[in-house]
Amino acid sequence: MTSTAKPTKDRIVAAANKLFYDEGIRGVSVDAVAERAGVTKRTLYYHFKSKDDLIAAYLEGRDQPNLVLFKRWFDEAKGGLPMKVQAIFDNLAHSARHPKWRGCGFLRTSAELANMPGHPAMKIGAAHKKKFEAWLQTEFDTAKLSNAPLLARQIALLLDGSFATVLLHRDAAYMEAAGLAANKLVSTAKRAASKAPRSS
Amino acid sequence: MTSTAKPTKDRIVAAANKLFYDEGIRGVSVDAVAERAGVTKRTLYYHFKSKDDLIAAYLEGRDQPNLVLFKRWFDEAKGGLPMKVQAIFDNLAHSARHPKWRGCGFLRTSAELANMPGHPAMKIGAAHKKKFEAWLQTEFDTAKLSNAPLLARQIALLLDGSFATVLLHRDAAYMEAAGLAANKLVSTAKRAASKAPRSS
DNA sequence: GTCTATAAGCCGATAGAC
DNA sequence: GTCTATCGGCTTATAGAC
Repeated sequence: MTSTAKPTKDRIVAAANKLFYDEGIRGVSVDAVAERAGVTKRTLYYHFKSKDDLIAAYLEGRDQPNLVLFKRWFDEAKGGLPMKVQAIFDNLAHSARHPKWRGCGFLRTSAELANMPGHPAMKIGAAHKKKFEAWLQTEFDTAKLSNAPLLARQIALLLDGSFATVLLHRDAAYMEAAGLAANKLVSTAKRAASKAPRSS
Repeated sequence: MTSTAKPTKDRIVAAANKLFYDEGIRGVSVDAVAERAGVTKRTLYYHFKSKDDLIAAYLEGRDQPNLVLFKRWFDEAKGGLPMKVQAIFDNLAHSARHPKWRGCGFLRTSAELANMPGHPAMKIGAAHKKKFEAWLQTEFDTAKLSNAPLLARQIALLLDGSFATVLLHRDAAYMEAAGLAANKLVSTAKRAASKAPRSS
């Protein structure tokens, strides 16, 4: 309980992450995950009570790494707020040009499981996207922009549109077009009225 | 050859459309499609050489109806160009609130088949989205907006982001937020310089 | 063109030994 | 906690009759 981590379970999740992301949830059998993890199916089912449980663990494992990456791209970008937002899209475009890129694991899973709205994986995916939106909102609030919640939502929509569109067309240029739109929306956002305005 | 249409093949495509859209490609067996169409599997394989062939026919059947619907929403909307573009999103939000709505069949199929970039269905999906983008571009050209190709692309990104995001959150309000962003992008687009300017 | 029947294999999940 | 072995069912696709 209090001691070292369990490598077996982690190895199973790592194998699931690789295969589910590469080939899709329903395109990968539990046998394949077990084989790649170097365990038997019986061992896999000792750690996870069902494939659905494994799918949830797969997405759970992608939550923080993805968010951290977006924040890092934002933080390390030069320029003002619009350029920092745009930098997320430009960095993502770079990633998307890698041949093994397969879009957003959360969105693809939600597309596959669209007929199961209550699936645990759907909740994890929705929570992940909400965290991203909430983080953007705090950045916009800090910059004293009015309508920060709406603006954060619109940037998130552009980002998810990029994921979906680039996956279909296999053309990362769409991501840069989305980045320009995001830059423009942030640039033209008004500053919030201060609490004690000096003049009307 | 020259006479009446074949109802059997159409019935199979209609059954595939219903089931693939509702439950996803890989979640539906060829047996299920045949049963719903009221034919045996052997008959289905007479008309389609493989399941992949049937998937392609499914998307082919959704191409024109979807485009016609978007154009109709645009044409029938009141107000200027920004409002007409926004109307597409608002009408889509209304559709998305129907319990049987499952997002965009093209995007969901591309998410499922992300590991098969050369699949016929991917090409049909990409062509469909290109047609939408091209249509928007002609509308923006007609309105003498500069940068019509980029603007059309950004509106398309917002639309596909809406599809993906609303499917995940099951909250159609995201579509209206995207519509507002689209309205703003179109509203603030500059008019193109005329070919023979009177003055510099 | 549509039928009955079935091939050949993969699916998620489990039983029981150690 | 990990193994071997397997269940019962479902998968795409095909053979051959009519």
